[in-house]
Amino acid sequence: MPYPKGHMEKVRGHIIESAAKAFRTNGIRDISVPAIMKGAGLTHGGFYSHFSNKEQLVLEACQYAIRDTISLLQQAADQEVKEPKIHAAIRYYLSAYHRDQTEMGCILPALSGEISRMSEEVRHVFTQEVKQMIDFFCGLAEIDYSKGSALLSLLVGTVVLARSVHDSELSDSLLASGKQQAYALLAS
Amino acid sequence: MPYPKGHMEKVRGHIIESAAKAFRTNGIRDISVPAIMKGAGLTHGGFYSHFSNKEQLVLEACQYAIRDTISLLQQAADQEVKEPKIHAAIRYYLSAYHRDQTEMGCILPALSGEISRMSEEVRHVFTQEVKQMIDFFCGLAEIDYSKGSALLSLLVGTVVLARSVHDSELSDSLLASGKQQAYALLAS
DNA sequence: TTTAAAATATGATGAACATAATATATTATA
DNA sequence: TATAATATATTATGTTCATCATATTTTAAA
Repeated sequence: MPYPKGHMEKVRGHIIESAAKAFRTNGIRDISVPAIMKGAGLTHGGFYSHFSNKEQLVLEACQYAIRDTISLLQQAADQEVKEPKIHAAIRYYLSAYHRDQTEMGCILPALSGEISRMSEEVRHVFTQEVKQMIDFFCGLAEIDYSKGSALLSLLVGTVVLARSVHDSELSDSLLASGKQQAYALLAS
Repeated sequence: MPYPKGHMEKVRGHIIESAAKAFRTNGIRDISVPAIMKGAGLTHGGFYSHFSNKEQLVLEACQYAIRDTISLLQQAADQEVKEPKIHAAIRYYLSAYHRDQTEMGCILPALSGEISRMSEEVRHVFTQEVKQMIDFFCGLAEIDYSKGSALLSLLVGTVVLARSVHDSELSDSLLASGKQQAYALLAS
């Protein structure tokens, strides 16, 4: 039958990738379905044969992006040989690179604010993702849930503020202070 | 002449108050100028005799809201008699009340994400406000700038995450863990 | 090479919005 | 009380958007 089988799955994946980038770069409300489809090399009309609405795309894009982030953090950790692996993950999360490459970064600093105001369903999925991140840090650092949560809060807050200020010196110093305190948290 | 003098100033203030609430509750993009004007008891047409555009209102509303937040934190600190004053400020910032009453709360957790994507001018004003907050915490806790920044990052990140999850137990525990680590940061 | 299922593109609809232009209402003073 | 300056309300404009209905293209198999 028509079109190579699995074709639509592939295109669906491209739409999700395009959306995951676009949402992180522009926020959810500030990027249109047509723009996301264009980013996937398509026109907007076909969108609703892939997704029931924009909200469903938000759900899937968030899930995709979190998996990606955790995998990047794991990779950073795996490459570390001298220091504790958690230090490498923290260094990555609080790097100028991660601050500046919002489109490929963690969704928590990028989208939490907007997610707070979305439907229960979206917030439920998002909750699972926050838990995954806490679990990841707890496992990597061998710390309890309470410390893992506080570490995540510190990392997210640091990136949120570092991205929002228009003063590169202050922004860099926020990252540096965050890192120092994250290390201190682990040592305590 | 017409209208009591100072009348327009008063109305202007009402618009700013309405906007400061509405932006924190709904985000900037998700609240319309007509809705803000309605919140001030006016219709939308007159808006542009008070402000040049929506962005200017954002600027003024943010400045208003930050002043308000710092004053509330100062009040909380002033009322503390037993523990260090900074503890009272942290308790307030990480209270369930502050998490739940977004409309009257600090703009940093509520608007940082969106501000990151706004004009240089808005981000410049926002930067000053971040600095004010850091200075406030440094002064109150008698800590250096680096610790003050990390404390602010921790507080902001904690509230951001606590607001975004749809799981009251997790949300409460995020606040509790954040508080514990904030205290630890001060003691270190 | 034809065909029909599957996928994508085109075009339409109705709502919401920021902003601007114009009209009306308000009130301190003369 | 009439007036003119000043505030506010009403209406209009052009744009963008989510979503939907319909048309067209693609290609595996007959």
